[in-house]
Amino acid sequence: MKQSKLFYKTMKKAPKAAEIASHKLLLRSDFISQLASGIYTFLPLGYKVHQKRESIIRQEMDSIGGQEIFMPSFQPKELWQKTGRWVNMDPPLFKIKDRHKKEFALGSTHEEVITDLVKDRIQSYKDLPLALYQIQNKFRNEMRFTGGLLRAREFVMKDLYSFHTDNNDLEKFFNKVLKAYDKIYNRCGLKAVKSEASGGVFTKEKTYEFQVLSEIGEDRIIHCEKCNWAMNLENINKNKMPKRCPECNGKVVKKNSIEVGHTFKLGTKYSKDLNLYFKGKKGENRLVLMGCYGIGIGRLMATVVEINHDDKGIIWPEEVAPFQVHLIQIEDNQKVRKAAEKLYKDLQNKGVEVLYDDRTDKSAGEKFAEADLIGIPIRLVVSEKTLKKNSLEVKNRDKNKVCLIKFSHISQII
RNA sequence: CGGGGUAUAGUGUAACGGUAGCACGAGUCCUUUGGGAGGAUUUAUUCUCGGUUCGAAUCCGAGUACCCCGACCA
Repeated sequence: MKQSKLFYKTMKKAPKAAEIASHKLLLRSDFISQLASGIYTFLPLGYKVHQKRESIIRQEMDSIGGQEIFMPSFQPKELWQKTGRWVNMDPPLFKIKDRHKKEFALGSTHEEVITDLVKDRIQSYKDLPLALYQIQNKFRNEMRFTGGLLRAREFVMKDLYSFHTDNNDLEKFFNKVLKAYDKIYNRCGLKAVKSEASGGVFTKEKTYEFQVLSEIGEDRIIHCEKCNWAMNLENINKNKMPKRCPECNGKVVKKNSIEVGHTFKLGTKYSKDLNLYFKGKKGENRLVLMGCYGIGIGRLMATVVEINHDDKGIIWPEEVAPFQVHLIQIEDNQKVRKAAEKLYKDLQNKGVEVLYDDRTDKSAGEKFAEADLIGIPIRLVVSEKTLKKNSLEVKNRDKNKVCLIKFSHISQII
């Protein structure tokens, strides 16, 4: 992508409405744009990052046997009444009416819809286990929206649902999901801790949240620094606050954290309410056991920025950067332009994602400042200076060191 | 939903009740090109509606939007 053509406009100062670092930086670098409180557009840079994240999540979901589907956001009231959540989940359920005054929920989550969907298709134990997921917009009618992408009204979420014959099988798959989630967060450049939590309006069973430690987090957990055990503070009644880790007896500390994922063993709650049965080996009717597993992708993006930035801008982890390489051309003359263009094409031919700053009306300082703000992991500079040594300059966004390398050696670092 | 705050150009900000200004951005031209460079020039329905006043960005009232705290919250 040539930067002269890229649809974006950076800002030196963030709009005063933004308070936390991730919100400020994502606005300044023009990855996102706010339409209303809790509602955002993803611009080309932001959407590229979003798609990278989606792709990581798809890969990991597919690798544990998930099949992708796409369910509607409009969901009939009757379905929600069957599980009691038309009332229990308000807030954060959005409720709307069509012109015939028929009421709908705007999907906050999809247990109702998916249970209804699989009911006709899961008939015997031979149809199980089953895992379906989707990546889709969710709507939350919460009291308040804060922190930019951290808590939005409309946001994209990956939700996975699993169906099982028995608890054993559910447990087995549940653990697979936990491992897949670990991989997802690692690939996004985050250290997420698994934290025991309560299921809220979803289930009474113990659930696991994935929490990323951060000062600006709205959640409070106690965390063992030795073995990484953690538990959400809302789960603990005050008198029983543990002083030592129940797993390894290490010291525990209270921390703020951002919830970047949640996994639930739903058991038979929804299969019971919505009559999801299967025939066992002896022909008997049995309730399907379910699990559900969510990751908010917008929040994930904000969290990555929250954890990976400095005073100059974002520092994208490799796998979720909008581009792999930022190629910058300084000084507009034939020689420099030709060399940079050639390098740009060579890299593209090798399958490298390059943002090429080909602009001729911007000073070097402005280009560098913008590159730091956007935060692409590898920066390459071609200028008169480097060409004299038949070289180009390489710098990693997260390091201060710059080094010159010969054009012929470029493949060694990419 | 309770409490608090803010609203002036794309962004950030000034202006006692008396000419809407500055910086950055953006446009045009020139000069520049290794850390948001310099010069010239252009760039506004002061959130909306109503009130007070000779005169309102400024005071008053209502509304709206946004932000923060609380409650809420996969």
